[in-house]
Amino acid sequence: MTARVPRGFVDRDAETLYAQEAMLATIRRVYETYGFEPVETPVFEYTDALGKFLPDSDRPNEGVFSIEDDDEQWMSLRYDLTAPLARYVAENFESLPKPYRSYRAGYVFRNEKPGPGRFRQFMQFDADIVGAPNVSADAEMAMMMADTMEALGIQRGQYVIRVNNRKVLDGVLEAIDLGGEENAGRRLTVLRAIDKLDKVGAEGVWSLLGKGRLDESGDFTKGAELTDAQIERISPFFGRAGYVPLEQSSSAVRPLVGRRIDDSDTLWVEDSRGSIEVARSVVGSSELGVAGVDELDNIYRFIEAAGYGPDRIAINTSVVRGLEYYTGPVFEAELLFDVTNEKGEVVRFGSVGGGGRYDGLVSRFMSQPVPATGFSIGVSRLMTALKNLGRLKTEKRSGPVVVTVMDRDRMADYQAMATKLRDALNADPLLPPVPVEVFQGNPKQFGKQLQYADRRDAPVVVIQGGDEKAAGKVQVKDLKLGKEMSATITDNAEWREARAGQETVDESDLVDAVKRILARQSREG
RNA sequence: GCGGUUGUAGCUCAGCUGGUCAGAGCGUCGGAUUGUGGCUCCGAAGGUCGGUGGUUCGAACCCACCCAACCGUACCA
Repeated sequence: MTARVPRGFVDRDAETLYAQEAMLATIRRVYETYGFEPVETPVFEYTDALGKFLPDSDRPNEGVFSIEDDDEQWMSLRYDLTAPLARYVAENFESLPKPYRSYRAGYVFRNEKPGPGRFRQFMQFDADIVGAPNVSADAEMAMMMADTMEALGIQRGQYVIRVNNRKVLDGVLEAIDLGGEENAGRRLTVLRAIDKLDKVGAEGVWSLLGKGRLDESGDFTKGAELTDAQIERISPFFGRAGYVPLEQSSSAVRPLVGRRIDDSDTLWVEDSRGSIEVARSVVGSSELGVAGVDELDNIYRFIEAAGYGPDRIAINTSVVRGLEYYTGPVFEAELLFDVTNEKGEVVRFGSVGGGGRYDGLVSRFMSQPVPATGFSIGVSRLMTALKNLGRLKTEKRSGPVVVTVMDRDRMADYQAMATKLRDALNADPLLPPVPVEVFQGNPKQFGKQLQYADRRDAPVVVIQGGDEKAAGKVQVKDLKLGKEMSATITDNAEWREARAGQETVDESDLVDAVKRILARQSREG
């Protein structure tokens, strides 16, 4: 039997967890400055609460992990944090303040094929406002998302929050005779095609909207079968309509970073105003579309007034989002930098979070309409990106002070020393912990104990054998200093003789001696 | 689901036209060193060559099927 982690799942080591903890704290801090409070819901929900958003309710295991309870009810692991929040709000509607601002972080699960940077268990960090019908709430979400990116160390220009509106898309689709329930499937195909813009380019999207597309591997993807005229009508959504060449940018005062969006060498920047104008002309007389454009216009005014320019938040009509339940504004956080990973491959991270307005989700459980908007950050994915960007705050943790064991029958003494050190070194609960431990392996070979301490990156070891005990002394050994000294010693006998970094002190001076060494090391960094 | 690539020791990999081809480095463990880390040196353990059939005097190598992983693509609420 081989030990192996299930496909699509990962083990996370100490370093990763420390880094994740730091990230979560940073995000939490931003959310709380906006007035959001935490809430936690379980990882399981009744499958019907995740409900009609399953692709096929006859196959409850498709896409989600599901089990049948002994009362024959199906339960599923949540696949996002939005549907569970909707259930929670509906269940506690009377007692919650409205609008209800809440945030929560947690693992979500998807039963699908894993890929590079894609797992079947991953963490999301969501924030939502329930009971706020106006798009000013959506604008606030976008601004908070931008703030979060920067709090995490992603500089302006390295990310953008793109905002669109489902009503605009739906309005245009209505205008080209794709409205109504009977065309829901085709509308979804169209949305997904546009969603692939960054992957397949404008040409590819055109193919996907028409007959279909043959990719490099020879696989054929069936298209939406739109006529050329229909495609022509919606083409502004996946062209360069949302962009303006860098040199023509009106916001020259801002440090905008231009990007290539097609085969030419032209660098383009986000153009919110242009996007809105194009959207207005494309939706024509569609009532829904016009309403959507007006909403985008309002959002634009809010973010501009608050000082969030197109280098942070941009209106861009190519943002779609795959989720079906969005009813209004949708947003997406995209990282704009390429990075080279451990394998030397250039990786484009793209989207690290997204969200939007889902006015129908809570009201599924209620007799009254409940507007809601929110967004989600893909923590695991973002962490990988930050790591490659070199922005991951890896908190340096001290290794343990190791009390070594010379005489097996004096374990009690060693434990007492460790306790004394532990208490003395950790008196201030606000400082990071200084671990102290007694060596718990086989103490027979003393060399192994030091080797262990070395591998744990121990700053100091404490040594007290029979000789020291008789004299009322104890040895403290600075491993870091010893390591530096080892560089100039090549002979092992000499190295052992040198007792590098070691000093003998009175038993009563033990705590102070260890403190001195730790202080010296932290000074020298 | 579709297409491609790859499966040899814990890890990374070498292994020629099918004929000493069961190998290296790293890691692990032991020793040189029973009270001192690093360096160095010596030694050991560890593999049904992904699996099952087949071709052959002979298969890690050729063929078929299966399995798995990886890459791309599709799906991704």
